[in-house]
Amino acid sequence: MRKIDPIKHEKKRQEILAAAKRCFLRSGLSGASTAQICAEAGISPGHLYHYFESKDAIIAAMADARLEGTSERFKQDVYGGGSVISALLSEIEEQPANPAQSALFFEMLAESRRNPEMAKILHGRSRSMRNLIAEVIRHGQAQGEIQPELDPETAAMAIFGLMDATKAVSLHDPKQDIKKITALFKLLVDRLLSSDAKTAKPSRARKSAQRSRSA
Amino acid sequence: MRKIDPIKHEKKRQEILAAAKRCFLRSGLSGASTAQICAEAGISPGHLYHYFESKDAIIAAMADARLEGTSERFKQDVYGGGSVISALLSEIEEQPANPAQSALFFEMLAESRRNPEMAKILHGRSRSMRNLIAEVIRHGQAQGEIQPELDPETAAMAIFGLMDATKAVSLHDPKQDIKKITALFKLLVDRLLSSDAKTAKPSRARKSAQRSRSA
Amino acid sequence: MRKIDPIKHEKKRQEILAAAKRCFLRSGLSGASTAQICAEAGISPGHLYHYFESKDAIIAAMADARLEGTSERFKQDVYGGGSVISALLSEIEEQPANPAQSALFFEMLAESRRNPEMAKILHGRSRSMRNLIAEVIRHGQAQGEIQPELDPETAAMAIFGLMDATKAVSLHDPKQDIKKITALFKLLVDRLLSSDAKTAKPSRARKSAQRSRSA
Amino acid sequence: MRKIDPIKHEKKRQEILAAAKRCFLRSGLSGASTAQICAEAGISPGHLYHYFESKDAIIAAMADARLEGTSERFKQDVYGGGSVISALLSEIEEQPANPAQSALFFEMLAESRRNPEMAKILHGRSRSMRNLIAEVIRHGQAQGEIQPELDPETAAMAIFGLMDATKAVSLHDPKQDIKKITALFKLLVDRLLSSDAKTAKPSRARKSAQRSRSA
DNA sequence: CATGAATGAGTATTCATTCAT
DNA sequence: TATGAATGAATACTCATTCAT
Repeated sequence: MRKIDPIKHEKKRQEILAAAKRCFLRSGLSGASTAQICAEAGISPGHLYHYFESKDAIIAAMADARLEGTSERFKQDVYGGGSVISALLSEIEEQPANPAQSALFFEMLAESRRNPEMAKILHGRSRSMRNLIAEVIRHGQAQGEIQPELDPETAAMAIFGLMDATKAVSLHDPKQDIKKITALFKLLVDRLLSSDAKTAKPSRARKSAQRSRSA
Repeated sequence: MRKIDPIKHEKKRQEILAAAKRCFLRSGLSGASTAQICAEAGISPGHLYHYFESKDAIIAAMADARLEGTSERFKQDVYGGGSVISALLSEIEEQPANPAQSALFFEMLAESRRNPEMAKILHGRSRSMRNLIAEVIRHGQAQGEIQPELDPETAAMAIFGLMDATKAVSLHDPKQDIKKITALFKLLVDRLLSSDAKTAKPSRARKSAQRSRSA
Repeated sequence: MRKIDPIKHEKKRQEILAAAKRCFLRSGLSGASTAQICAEAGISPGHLYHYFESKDAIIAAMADARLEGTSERFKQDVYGGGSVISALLSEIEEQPANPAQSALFFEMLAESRRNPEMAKILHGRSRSMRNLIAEVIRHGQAQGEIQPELDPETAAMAIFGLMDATKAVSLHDPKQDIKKITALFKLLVDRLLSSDAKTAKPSRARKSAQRSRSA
Repeated sequence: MRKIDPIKHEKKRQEILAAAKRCFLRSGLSGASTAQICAEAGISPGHLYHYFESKDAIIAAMADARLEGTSERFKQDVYGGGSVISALLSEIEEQPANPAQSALFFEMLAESRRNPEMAKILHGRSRSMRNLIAEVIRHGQAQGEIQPELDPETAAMAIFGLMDATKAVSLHDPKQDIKKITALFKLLVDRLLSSDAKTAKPSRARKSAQRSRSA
C-alpha cells in the first residue's frame, strides 16, 4: 500500500542528473554513454530508464537545469539591488573559470541546430534572459540614464552575446587572464549603455544603469 | 608498383576533405560517420584510410583548413587596404549568416578541450589571428590613433571574442536580424579603439588602424 | 498476517488475465510485455508475480481459458439441440470475424511446438473437442445417418481443421466476404457426413447427427 | 579496381538467409536473435547488416523466398500435366511432414496483422496462388467438368484454406497419421468441384478436373 | 496485499577500422 | 590505387523478474 514517495524519486533523479552532468563535462554530449552515466550514478543500465525515458531526455533535463540555474542567478543579481551590468558581469566572471562548462554549453548550442527539443529549451531560456536585460534597458531609458536611441532588444542581444564571448575566449586560450577580458567587456557594456559618448553626457551613464526593480 | 602522383593524391585528399566538411556541417562532428563521408566523396570505406589515418585526422585536417581559410581571409582584409575594424566586421558579417558553420565551429571549440590535436590547431590559429590584431593595435597606438592605455593583447582577445559572440547570437535566435547586432558590435569596437570616447573623434579610428608589417 | 481471501484472489487473477488477453490481442504473444499487462490491469509490476509465477504462466492460463471458452461453447452448441454441423459452423462463423483472435490463436499453435506447457494445453483441448466430434459421428453412424465407412477420428480431425482453415482464410485476405467461405465449408462438411453424396439424400444428415451422451 | 562481384554477394546473402531460416524454425520469428543468426551463419554481428538492413528485412526476405518456393512448386504441379487437385494435394502432403515449417508459417500469418511489409508479401503470394486455382476452376467450368454454379474465387479460397488446415492439423496432434487427413481433404475437394452430387452427373467430375494449360 | 525500486542479461543496430584481393 | 568484405566492441534501450518496504 506504500504509495510512491515523490521526494525520494526526485532526489534520485537529481543524483542521476548530477552524475550525468559530470559525465557530459568529462566526455561531451555524445561522448558520454548511458553506461558511463549509470556507472557514475551507481545504478544498473536498466534502472536509468526508470527515471528518464531516453538519453536525449537526460540531456534535455540537464541542459534545462543548467540554464535555469544561470537564468535564476542572473535574475537574482538584477533584482537583488545590483545593476544590469554587475549582474551581467557576475555571470561573465563565473562561467569562464570553468572551461569544461563552457565547452558543454557550446555543444548544447550546436546541438540546438539539430535537436528541436534542445532548441526549445535553449531558445526559451535565452529569450527570457534577453527579455530581462531589455526590460532593464527600457527602464534605464525612461529614467534618462541610458541613451534613448538604443534599441533595447538589440542591445540586450549584444550584451547577452558577450557572455558567450567570454566563454569562447577561455577556450581559445585557457592560460590567459580572463579578468582582463571581463574588465574590458564591462567597459564596452558601460559605454554602450551610457547616453552616448558622442552626444554630450557621457560620464553620467557609466555609473547609472542600475536600479531596475520592476517585476 | 606505380609511384604515387603526389599532385593527384593531394587533389583527391582535398576532395575528400570537402565532402567531409559537407557531412560535418550537415550532421555534426560525431554525427557524421566515415561511411557517410565515403559516400559523399564517392569512394569506398577502405580507400578513405589511404588518405587519412583516422576519422580524427579528417576532423583535424578539416578544422585546420577551415581556420586557415578564416585566418587568411582576415589577413587579406587587414593588409588589403581595409582597417582592422573593417576586417573584423567583414568576418563578423559573413559567419553568422551560416548557422551550420557556427555550430560546427563551436563543436570544434568544445572538442579542443578533449582532443589535444584539435587544441593545438585551434589555439595556434586563434593565436596568430589575435597576434595580428594586437600588432595592428600597437601600430595604431604608435600613430596616436588608438588610446595608449589599452593593452593590445587584451583588446585583441576581446575583439576576437566578438566574432564568436556573433556566431553564438545567431544560434540563440536564428530568426533575428543579425545586421543590427553586428552594427552594434562595430560601434563597440570603434569606441574601444578610439583615442577616447569622451574626446569626441571616434570616427577617425575607423580608417586608421591599418598598414602593418608582414606575418 | 491477513489470510488471503481465495475468492477475491481468483477474481483479481481473472481481471489480470482479461487485461493480458487484451494486450496479447493487441501486440502478440512476445510483443506484449509484462509492463504493458500490468498497466492494462492497473497493478504494479511486482504485484503481477503474486498471481502468476511468470509471463509463460500468464500465457498458459490465457490460452487455457480461451480454449476452454471455445470448447465449452462448442459443447453447448452440440448438446443444446443443434447438430454437430451447426455447432461447428457457429464456431466457424464467429471466429473469423476477429482476425486478432485468429492471429493470437496461430501464435499459440506455433508456440506449442517450443513450449511443452503450451503443447499440453492446446493438445488437450483440441483432443477433447475432436473426441466430441468423433463421438457424434459414431452416434450418427449407428443411426445410419452418416456413412459408415468414414473413420470417425479422421473425420473429426478434418472437420476440426476447417475451423483453423477459416481463421487462416480471414488472415490471408482480410477484405473478403468470409460468409461465402463458411457456406462452402458447411456444404463440404454436409457432404462428407451424409450417407453418400451419390445416393441422393444429403439433406437428412443436417438435422440428424445430434443427441450424444455426456463427457 | 575490383568491382563488386554480385554473384558472390548473392551467394553469401543466400547462405545467411538459410542460416536465418534454420534459426527461425528453431526459435521462432521473435525468438531468434540476430546474434543467433550471425553465429549460425558464421559471421560477425556487424557483417549481417552488410547484407540486410534490419532483422525485419531478413524476415521479409525469408518469408518471400519461402512463399515463392511454395508458389512456384504449386505452379509447376498445375502446369506440369497434373490436375489442380493433385497440385493442391502434393502441397498438402509435403508441408505437414514438417511441423516446424507449419509453425513458422503461422507465425508469419500472425505477423502479417501487425507488420504491413509482411502483409504485403503474404497477401501477394496468397493472392497469386488463389488466382491460379480460380483460373483452373474457370477452365474446368468451361469444359463442363466442374459444376458451373461454383464461384471460382470462393472455391479457390476454400481450397487454399485446406492447405493451412493441413498444417494446423499436424500441430494439433503431431503423432497422428496425416495421410488419412489429406486423403479426406482430397475427397472433399473432389466433391466440391464435381458437377454436384445432388444434380445427376456425379461420377464424371471426380476424375476430370485436370488438364489446365492456360498461361 | 501491494508498491515501485532495482537488476542485469539481452536486444537490434552502428561504426571506425582492417584485410584480402 | 581501389574495392567491398569483414570485424567486434560499443551503443541506446528493453524486459522479465526480484526485492525491500
